[in-house]
Amino acid sequence: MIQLSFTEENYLKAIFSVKTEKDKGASTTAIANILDTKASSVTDMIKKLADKNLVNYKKYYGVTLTELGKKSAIQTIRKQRLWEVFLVNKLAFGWDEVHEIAEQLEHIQSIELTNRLEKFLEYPKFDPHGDPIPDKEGNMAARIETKSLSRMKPGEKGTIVGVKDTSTEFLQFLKTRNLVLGTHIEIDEIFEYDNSLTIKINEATKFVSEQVSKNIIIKIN
Amino acid sequence: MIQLSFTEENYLKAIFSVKTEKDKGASTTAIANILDTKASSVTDMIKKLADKNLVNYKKYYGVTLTELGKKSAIQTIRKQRLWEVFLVNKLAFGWDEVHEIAEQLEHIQSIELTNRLEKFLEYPKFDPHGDPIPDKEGNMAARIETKSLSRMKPGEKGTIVGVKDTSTEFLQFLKTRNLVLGTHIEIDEIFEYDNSLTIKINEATKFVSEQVSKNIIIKIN
DNA sequence: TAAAATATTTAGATTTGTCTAAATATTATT
DNA sequence: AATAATATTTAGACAAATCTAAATATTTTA
Repeated sequence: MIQLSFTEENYLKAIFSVKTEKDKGASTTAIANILDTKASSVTDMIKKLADKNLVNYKKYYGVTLTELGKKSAIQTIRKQRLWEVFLVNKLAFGWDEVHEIAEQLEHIQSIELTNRLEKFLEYPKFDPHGDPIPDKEGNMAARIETKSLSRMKPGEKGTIVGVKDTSTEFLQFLKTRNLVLGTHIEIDEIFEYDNSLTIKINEATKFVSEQVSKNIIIKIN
Repeated sequence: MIQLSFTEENYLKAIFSVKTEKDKGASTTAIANILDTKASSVTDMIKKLADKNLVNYKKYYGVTLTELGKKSAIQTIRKQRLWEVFLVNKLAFGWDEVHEIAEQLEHIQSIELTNRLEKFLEYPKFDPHGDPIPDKEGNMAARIETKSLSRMKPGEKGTIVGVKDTSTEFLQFLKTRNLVLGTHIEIDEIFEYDNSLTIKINEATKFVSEQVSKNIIIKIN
């Protein structure tokens, strides 16, 4: 594998994560938003990545990853998620606190380190946010059989395994409401008026707005 | 504490590690050698560090760390050594393999991370090379009572606890000769002609040249 | 489909950290 | 103490990654 800079790795990861309608490339603005930079800077960098055969770029029509670029992006994601597991399981950070630190750790260059870390953590399949961890070869386990909390029906039971919004604000909000990873829940009642709902956790009943329930991912039991 | 760049942190660490005769500043060439760069580049960077109050700089007469610069250097060293313990004790790397990786990990910015790592490792006092690990406040335990192997007398006993030359080549050489950290030894014979010596490890006798014995640190039993 | 709105790219500048080559200062030598 | 050898600094240039402002292309809207 080629040596990439910190910045190049971040660009590839960002392009990978931009969801586009099929066959459309990621737009420079979308990438700029993720990386908190300007579209003009993105254009510059994309040209460099195209020269290195990491992306396919057609002026004005967005950018897609080549096989090589995809491999690299997935390796970065693998490192990020393994470090998140380490931070939460071994150093007892909250799942809402690890993002920033993992974003730095994911750029440490040593495949050996990544593989040993994976072994030390006993080959975890999912990170603390419920996202799957790619293996050495880049194969990502299918995401756990899940639906968003907002799509469940009264009486259904499940476990919180992830979130869609990974902002610190949202994760911290969930923590204060005790809606943490691994919590077992049962849908109690749905209020059609605003799509809010109540859920049962152990014996307690909690109220959840639609905005929140849309962003919580549940594994069905 | 101020936000320093990767490079700035490395300069401070390098200046800290340059041993000078008392009251002399570190020379630009000495720093350039450590960082594998040119003296002219060092001059440039030193000016920036001086502007930020991290070093005292007098043209042509070398550079010393200010209190602030020293604090920062020690924090970097703390991180480096804690990560080395992690790599060796938890991920089962050899003590000769960890330098390069720790040099990257030491620049991860999060005091919380460092403190939790220290706790996870159960507050180690020394790293795998025998160097002391500074605590949160920067207090570095006195180095273990040691001498270099080359200064010992026949009959004296001790344990290998560190090295002076930390190059990968040297560390790997030691490993092939089974002179690893924690090995108990006893001085057998000294050959005055070239200052080489033989040592006993368990029942076996090993020959060691002066160049090697000078770079091995022994804790006296 | 032409005008307006939006998105993208280009041109030129900036910052960080580096380099080479030349100029200058310090230290060593005789 | 003058000269030679060595160390240090300056000047000017370069690469990476970014930015602003202007130019150009695409998409939307009427």
